[in-house]
Amino acid sequence: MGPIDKQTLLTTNYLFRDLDPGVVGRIAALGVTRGLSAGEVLFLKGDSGDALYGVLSGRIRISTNTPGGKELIFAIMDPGEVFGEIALLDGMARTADASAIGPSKLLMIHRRDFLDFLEREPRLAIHLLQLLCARLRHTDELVEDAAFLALPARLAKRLLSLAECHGEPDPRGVRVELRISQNELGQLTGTSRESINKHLQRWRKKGWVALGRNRVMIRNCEALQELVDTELEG
Amino acid sequence: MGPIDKQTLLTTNYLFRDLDPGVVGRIAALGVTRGLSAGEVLFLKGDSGDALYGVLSGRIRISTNTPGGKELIFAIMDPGEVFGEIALLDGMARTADASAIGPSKLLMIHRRDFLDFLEREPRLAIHLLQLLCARLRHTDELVEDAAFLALPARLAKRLLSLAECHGEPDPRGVRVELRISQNELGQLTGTSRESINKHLQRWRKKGWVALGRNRVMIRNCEALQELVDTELEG
DNA sequence: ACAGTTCTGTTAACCGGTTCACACAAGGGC
DNA sequence: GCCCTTGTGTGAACCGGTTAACAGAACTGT
Repeated sequence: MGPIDKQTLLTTNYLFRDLDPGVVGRIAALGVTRGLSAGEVLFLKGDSGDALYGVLSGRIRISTNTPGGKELIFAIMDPGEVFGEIALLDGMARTADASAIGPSKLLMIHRRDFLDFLEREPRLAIHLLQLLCARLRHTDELVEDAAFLALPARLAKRLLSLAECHGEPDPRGVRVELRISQNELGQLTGTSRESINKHLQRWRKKGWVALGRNRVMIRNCEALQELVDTELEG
Repeated sequence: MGPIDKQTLLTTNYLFRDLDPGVVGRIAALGVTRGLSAGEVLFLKGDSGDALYGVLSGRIRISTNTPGGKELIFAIMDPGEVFGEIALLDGMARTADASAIGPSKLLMIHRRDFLDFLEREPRLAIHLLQLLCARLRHTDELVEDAAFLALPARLAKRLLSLAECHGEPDPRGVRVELRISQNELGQLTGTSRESINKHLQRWRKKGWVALGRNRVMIRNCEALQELVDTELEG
């Protein structure tokens, strides 16, 4: 996913697609771009939500943590994706932290402007309903996975879904390469780095994955998928 | 939560409140009541969602299960609550099963009728956005809890939230009484009945709860709440 | 009243993830 | 180049939940 521009985001993203040309023009005019340096915090859980964001370049980590130091990653937002809609719509506190993984650029639409569009554009409301439904389906699935799947299956599933969104074809032509640390994989699956390492090592010995610093290369998607499937049945 | 009638549901529930009187009248006319006997299945995960439901009397269990026989309860819907909106709105498969816990009556609004209202009533769309936001906040919290809280805290939190929604004041004046089996508590927290029993017994010996068949009486909300709080900090 | 079922209570063995501890490798900044 | 930080690899001890098994209590249907 390379960087995209304002116009591409507005005409490509489901949320804004099919809106009246005039409205898209005004959003383009009102939407401010905002740059973030690597690691910079955009907002924190509990902040009041006064804007909606679209990713133009870089990657944004949506996460939350305990006072005790544990951290959980909800999602990683790529260029073309939109986030921050919950707090924006219901006017309550942000449900998670958002921070830049690398240097990033965002399109920022202020609350008031957005709600203006929302009142006048019934189609925007419909699109938002679809977006929220998709989010809800995804989060429901996370809850299910946490309850039904043991760590190996959960990790395999996560790797496969990361591969779909963030995977880059490996230069040596063997499957997909992910740029992610084992620590972050732990935060994505709600377990410790050490456990992640243990399972990745097993899979490495079977030839299913190859490992490097901040790298996981998936060499056998089918094996991982099967691991997920058998756990759900047995 | 005793039984309520159609009119009460339509004028009380956030989803329908503040709509044009004419619209409410038409919904009341189109909304069909449907009775369910104890244990009867309303829909299953994967079904196509052709209706929205409101609970008039009884209680509906929203749950899902694995082929392997494990079951997870997402929510228990009381009179006055509305469910089934995700599949209705995005036209895709239902995300969970719905079945009656006891004999129940539902208000059923068919997809086509509902989408008609939705197009003509911008306020209904706004209300739906609010509903979906609330659902999303709740599910996000479930994911967090699964990752951050050990079983005792998760169980305590669940008991307290059940007490808020479904609790009946105990006849002997001591706190709240819940009608729920330890098996169901296991399905609500994603653990086994045996583990649930172990912790409930500990709490019983401390005087925090009293137990009976299909009964949990909470005698010390504060202690349970503190258990949740300390786990999040330490 | 009796039989069958559901739910509770309780144990021991097992297993998997956590925690703690440490060695080592790979980059990054100066 | 050299330190310093960040990430990987690995083992031992611990802990908590699961599984399996069983006894008895409480409700249901007939």
